[in-house]
Amino acid sequence: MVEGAPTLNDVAAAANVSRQTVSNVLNAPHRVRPDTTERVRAAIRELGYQPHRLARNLKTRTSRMIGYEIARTPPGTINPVLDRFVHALVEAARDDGYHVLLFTPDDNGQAAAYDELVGTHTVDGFVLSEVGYGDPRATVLQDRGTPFVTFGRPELPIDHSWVDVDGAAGTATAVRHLVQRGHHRLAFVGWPAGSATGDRRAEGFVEAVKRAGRYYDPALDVRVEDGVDTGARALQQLLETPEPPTAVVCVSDSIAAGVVRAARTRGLAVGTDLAVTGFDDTPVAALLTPSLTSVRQPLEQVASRIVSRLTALLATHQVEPTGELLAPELIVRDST
Amino acid sequence: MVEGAPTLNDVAAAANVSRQTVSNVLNAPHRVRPDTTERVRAAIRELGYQPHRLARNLKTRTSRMIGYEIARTPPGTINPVLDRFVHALVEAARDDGYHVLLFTPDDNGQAAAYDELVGTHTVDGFVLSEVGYGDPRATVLQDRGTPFVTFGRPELPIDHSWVDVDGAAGTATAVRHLVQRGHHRLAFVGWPAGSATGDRRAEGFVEAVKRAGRYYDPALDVRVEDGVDTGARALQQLLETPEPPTAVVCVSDSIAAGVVRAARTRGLAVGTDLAVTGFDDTPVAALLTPSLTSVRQPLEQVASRIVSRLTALLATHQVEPTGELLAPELIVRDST
DNA sequence: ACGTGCAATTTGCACGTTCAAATCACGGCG
DNA sequence: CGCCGTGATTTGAACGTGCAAATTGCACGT
Repeated sequence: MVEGAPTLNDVAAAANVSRQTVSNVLNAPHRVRPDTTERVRAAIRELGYQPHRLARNLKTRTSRMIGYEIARTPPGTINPVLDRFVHALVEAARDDGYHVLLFTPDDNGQAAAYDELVGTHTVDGFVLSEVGYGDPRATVLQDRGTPFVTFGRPELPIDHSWVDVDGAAGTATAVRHLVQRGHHRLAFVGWPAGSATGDRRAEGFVEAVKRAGRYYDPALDVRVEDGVDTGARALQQLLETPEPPTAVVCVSDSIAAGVVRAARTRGLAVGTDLAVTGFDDTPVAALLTPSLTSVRQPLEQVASRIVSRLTALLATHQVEPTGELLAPELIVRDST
Repeated sequence: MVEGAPTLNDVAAAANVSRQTVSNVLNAPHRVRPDTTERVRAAIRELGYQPHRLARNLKTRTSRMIGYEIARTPPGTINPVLDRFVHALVEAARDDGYHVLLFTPDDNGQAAAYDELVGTHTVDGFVLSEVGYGDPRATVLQDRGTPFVTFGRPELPIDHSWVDVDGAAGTATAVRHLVQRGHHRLAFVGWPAGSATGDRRAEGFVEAVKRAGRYYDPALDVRVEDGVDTGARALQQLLETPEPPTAVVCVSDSIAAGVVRAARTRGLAVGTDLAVTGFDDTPVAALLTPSLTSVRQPLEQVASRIVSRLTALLATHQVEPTGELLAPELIVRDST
């Protein structure tokens, strides 16, 4: 009996073969004769052998880890993706033989954290989420030649691999849904111009309204910072217009929650007097009263696509600098 | 110029010392003369050297990684800790020189995932959260001799290191707050008996009501599964009692959201006619109308304490099988 | 009988680091 | 003057694995 965990050598001795044969059974089974394979497998089972990940990775010069920066959610807002996306990411990574390593920037700055992780060979690549226009992280990683895939399209010219959800299609679906329900005057409450995600969602709204043959009234297009209170104030502003809207498409669930609150304060019945849609289908959407119709991003699919892109990138080191756009889905609830 | 990342040998050559001296500069500076230290440091800066984590870990037989299982949040409920706790965990771990590795159980079962991670030396230990009575994970890890610390006390006799938040104190604080506001008939909506967390929160309620000199009426103590709809039904039930309550303490924010919804459906003004408190201070609490008074767990502190316990455990391999209890805080909002 | 070719298996070495032990430099002291 | 001790530094080996090259076994054709 040996001390500690069994090693390749222990298995080799038990199966009466050489160390390398055991290695081949695990990594290149076609090179080994079936009967020896079986003998080795038995020894592995017998001893409960598990390969030493660090030793393997040291030799192959990969860590089979993917880094993901977990951002601090500002109080008063909801991180729309953290829970579902991270979970999906971990699952997708596992299926491809990778693990997910979480990190937060330390005092040395954000770029330093990325540099260190890849410099120490702690991770092979990164997944970036919530990438905005000209995200500094993307440019830094690009310069360093570090493999990464983003959730979100940062800017043109697009020169790296990305996966994104078609935000414009999301708001457009909401608009079509509301038009179908008979609404004529549709309002939009979005974020201030300048955020990639927000701008695209706004764009989708405007386009869809025009395409549906409804009049796009700039007075019904309000932009505020994310949050419940700002959403509430936005609705007040909308209701003061000469011809108030009967439906409000919101860029986020937080803002939608504010709109709903303000509507009820004014005595409007949300769902009948005023229709409201949110975005991201966060856990709150189902908890609000009335429950909130919201655009749901296919985060599981996003994660899965991102991981396959990243693993392909890591395997070939050949960047295919393209992206793909996935369609979101409207979850209809009581608020419309 | 050498190909690839600089190694210890490259630095040694540049500084005109041996490989081991460079290693000592990094790991045992007291052994090296100040002037050589400086020379080596300069070389390190010059070359941009970063130690190869895998090589180091292979030799020291540690991975400096902590495993954390990320659970799937059932739809319709909110994971109260995921966002804040995970973030806090990552930060606390980083400060102690550890990284956090996320994982989910695969098809081979939950225990297999833990076994594999530790068997392959991928992680040094685990942090378990949301541990219930006789949590199978805890017993398995205990048997295997794997270092771990739990968020939550699993059962008596307590034979491992744990950190928990005093749930009873949380509900008790809520009760005192409501009593102080002049309420006499307090109700509780909890989870069905059998969950460690739920039972303790219930206990805190009962104790505090009695201690405040109020009558504890079992008819006002309702137990339902977590969720908005179940919460709503619970309030209906409470309002049908001969003497309905004027305040409801809820075991979770989801249930509180349901109670609030049902109250408003009945035409009760939450905050004046009926006071409601939630638990966990999830993001929803602030978004609900009215905003929800809720018990907030000091997750940052919990994470920090857990990590110091785990790192101590990893360093000494000497278990001090005790735990510590942290006090939650009541965040008062409009619902009371 | 003897090389030839091919598949199966083994041996040597390296990945980059740390630990343990050995060596070196140098000043104090009998 | 030579010996010893101490602090600083170097050397050799090892952690467990995978790659590349070397070796063995074996059927086959001449």
